[in-house]
Amino acid sequence: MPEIDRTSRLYPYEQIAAWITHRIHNGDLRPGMPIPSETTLQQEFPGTARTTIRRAVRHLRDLGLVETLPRRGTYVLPPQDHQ
Amino acid sequence: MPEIDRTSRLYPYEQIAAWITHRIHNGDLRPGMPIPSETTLQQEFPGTARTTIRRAVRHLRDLGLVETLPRRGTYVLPPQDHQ
DNA sequence: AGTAATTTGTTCGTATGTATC
DNA sequence: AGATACATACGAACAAATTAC
Repeated sequence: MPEIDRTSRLYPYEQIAAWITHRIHNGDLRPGMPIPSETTLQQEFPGTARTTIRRAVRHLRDLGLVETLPRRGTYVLPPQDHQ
Repeated sequence: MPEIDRTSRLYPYEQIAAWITHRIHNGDLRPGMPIPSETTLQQEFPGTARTTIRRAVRHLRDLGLVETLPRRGTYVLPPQDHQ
């Protein structure tokens, strides 16, 4: 449900990251596939700034869920068994 | 007159809140418009801390005069007829 | 080959949230 | 009450590489 809950204690970037994570675990976004572009995500979450979208993607990157190829896109990584 | 009266029995935050309230009732600040930012207010009332400004704004919020959109700004609400 | 569209990179300015001293 | 620091958020502008046609 792409809609930011402004009353949540979760930051918008956290909500966006959670949404993408959900789609990955869902199988909607599979390893090797690109996630939606920043512009697209911004449209999916009206009222958000691109800087916030980028913050969310950075978070996913930090979690090791995705990989960003400069100026090409951000792609879903294979599941990592982190012991 | 943005100048804190240190001899007044009114707390600085009350004086600041009163000043903003005055500007709202004045029509200087109208519904839907953002009130001056915390930084601006801090400059308008030299010698005050941001925490004090925030306390004043919180007071206005409690009174139902303004609404704060987290990390976006504080806006004047339409007049409320409180019976 | 060449141009336009797309996508990420970078930076600036302004605003509030939270914490510490 | 004041001072300082850092984080998140929105908006905007521009740069650079890639892709599409």
